[in-house]
Amino acid sequence: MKRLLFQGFFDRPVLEVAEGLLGKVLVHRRGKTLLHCIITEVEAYDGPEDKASHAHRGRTKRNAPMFGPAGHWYVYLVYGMHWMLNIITGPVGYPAAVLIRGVGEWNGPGKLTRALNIDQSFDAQRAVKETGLWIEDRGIVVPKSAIRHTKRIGVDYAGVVWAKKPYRFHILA
DNA sequence: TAAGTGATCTCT
DNA sequence: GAGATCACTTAA
Repeated sequence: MKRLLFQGFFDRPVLEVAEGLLGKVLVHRRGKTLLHCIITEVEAYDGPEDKASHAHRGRTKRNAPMFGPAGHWYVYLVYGMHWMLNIITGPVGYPAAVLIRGVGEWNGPGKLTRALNIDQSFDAQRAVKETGLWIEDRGIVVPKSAIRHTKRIGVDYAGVVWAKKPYRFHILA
C-alpha cells in the first residue's frame, strides 16, 4: 500500500500539512537504488507575517519557490555548509513551507540532506518521481498521543511571539 | 560553548 | 563592493 502525495495534499494550511507529514515516507532515488525514510520531525513556516520565515521581508531570488505552487521543494544553504530541505504548501502567492528536520535514523536537517545527497539541484523542483525526490503515504498511522508540538529551533532572532510558536512537530522516540 | 563556512541580503 | 546575518553541526 503506497501512494504518492500529490499537490492537493500540500495545498492546505501549512500546519495541517506539517502534522500530516509525520509518518509519511521520504523517498530518494540515487541511480537505481531507492532510499526510504520515515519523516519524524518537521517545522512549519507560515506566511509573510512569520518573522522566522525567509519570506517575512518579501520575495527575493532565494525564497521565490516559497511563493510558488505547493508540492515543490525549497532547498537553500545555511551557515555556509548545510542544505535545508523544505516542501512548499498553500496557494500560489502565499509563502509557506514545511522544513523537514528529521527522518528515521538521521536527526537534524543538515545531517539528513548530507546523508541523502540533497543540494540546490532540487530547489524549485516538483516532489514527484521524475525529479528523484518525493513523498509517499505507506499507510503508517501516527497516533495523536505520539505527536509533540514545540517551539521551532534556531529562530530566537524572530522575537518572542514568533520564536515561541508551537510550529515544530515530532514523533516521540 | 564556540568556531567553521559561504551564499544572500542590505546597506553604501 | 563591504559588512552582517544565518531554519546547523561538531568537537570540546
